[in-house]
Amino acid sequence: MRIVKEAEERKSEILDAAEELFAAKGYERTSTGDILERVGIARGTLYYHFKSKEDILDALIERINGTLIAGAKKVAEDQSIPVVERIVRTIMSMKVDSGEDTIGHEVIQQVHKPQNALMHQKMQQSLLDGVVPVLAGLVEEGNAQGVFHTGFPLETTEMLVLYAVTVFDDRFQQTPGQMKKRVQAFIHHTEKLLGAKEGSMTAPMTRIFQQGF
Amino acid sequence: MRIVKEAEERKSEILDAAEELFAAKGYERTSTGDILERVGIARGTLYYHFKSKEDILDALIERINGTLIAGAKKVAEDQSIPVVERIVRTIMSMKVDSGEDTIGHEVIQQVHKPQNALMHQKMQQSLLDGVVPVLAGLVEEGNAQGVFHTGFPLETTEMLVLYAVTVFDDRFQQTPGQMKKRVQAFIHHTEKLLGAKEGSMTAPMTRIFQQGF
DNA sequence: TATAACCGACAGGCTGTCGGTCAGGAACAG
DNA sequence: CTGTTCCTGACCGACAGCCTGTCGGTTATA
Repeated sequence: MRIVKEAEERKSEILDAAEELFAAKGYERTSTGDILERVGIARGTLYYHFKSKEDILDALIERINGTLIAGAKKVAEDQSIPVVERIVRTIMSMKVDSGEDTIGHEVIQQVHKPQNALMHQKMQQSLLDGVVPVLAGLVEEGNAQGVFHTGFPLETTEMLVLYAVTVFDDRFQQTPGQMKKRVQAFIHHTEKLLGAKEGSMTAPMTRIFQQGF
Repeated sequence: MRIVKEAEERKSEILDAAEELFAAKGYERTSTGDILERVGIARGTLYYHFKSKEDILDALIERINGTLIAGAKKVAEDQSIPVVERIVRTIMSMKVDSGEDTIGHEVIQQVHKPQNALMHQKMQQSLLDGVVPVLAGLVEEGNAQGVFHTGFPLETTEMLVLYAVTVFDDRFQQTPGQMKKRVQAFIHHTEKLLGAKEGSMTAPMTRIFQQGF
């Protein structure tokens, strides 16, 4: 039997199914057939709404990251909170790895696995594009307040975020010892690059890492 | 007609073909059929020597990066040259992007293109694993000589190399203005993180970037 | 003559296309 | 207000065409 729905609703259903499947099996191992079956639609319908499998991935990433970044922005702009604390909260708001009912939780878990290179790459790029400007804005505020002293707020943030998302990543397998040293080094480097007082970032950043990066 | 060769020779032929094809069309768009045709062998032969398409990719990356890293190591260990200069030369020795007849030249060009997520990921990881320890060794030498002052040679190097290979990458499209600012920031950050004298890295690093990263 | 290297047909899976179908609202007549 | 017609956005599923990896059988050569 044939069920007709509004385009946006169907699209959303398809994305829901894709999200679950990509989360469970990864992007490459999920076939469009799997998605069809789960949504309960025919091949043609899928390709009526999306032009390719990769198009589904793009839409899904946008849906997930859009929500994520929007939340981060909201946290970041609450000027009643001190800058450093706001940076911590902004980053925490995106800590999808640990929270349970966070948006896209399973997908981002899956992203770390060896397969899914494409998914990983796209999510990382999109996240970087979204997050770096927000955090860089906070760094500039810190500059203005005299908490930080960096001539390159954007580039500094870029460097720190890139390092963090790459190295503190499940794929980067490392012993707890290496991990601890990297965290230590990272905090030290953050202070150096931001021009923050030595030791001033230890406590806040430790909070971030405790929740598991 | 049937031509029999030694396993190593055939393997090498297959890798040659794969290298050319991956360079021209990328990994994902190259089919095993393309490789068969170019080498002039049958399907079964290919799978006699390699267990999967991805296995070919892995072998190819190892062949390319192995040569690259070996060369870099050689440059790095020539103790008659000052440390900073040796760092420059080591990096230059791997500047595959600009040289013409360098090993794996086209492949690495191709790697930057939007497709080929898997290839990009694997090459980057393998390069990082190979290069970082070598450069970190040089940083330690610099530390010992009092040119640098960093408590985390490995982690610092890791951060700098990771940033460089990611941001100064064709895929990261940016205007010449942004690029220039990023280079400027990068040099400044390098000095800060390595604990080098301010301005001391400008000239050497400019040489590196001039040859086009 | 043993076996390493080779062959090619074939199974099974996948993505994307395309001509055709159908539901349900708009428009219009009665 | 009700019945009818028509239009079109949403939907269907068979199918073409590609792909990877397997396997039983074949041949060169040491």
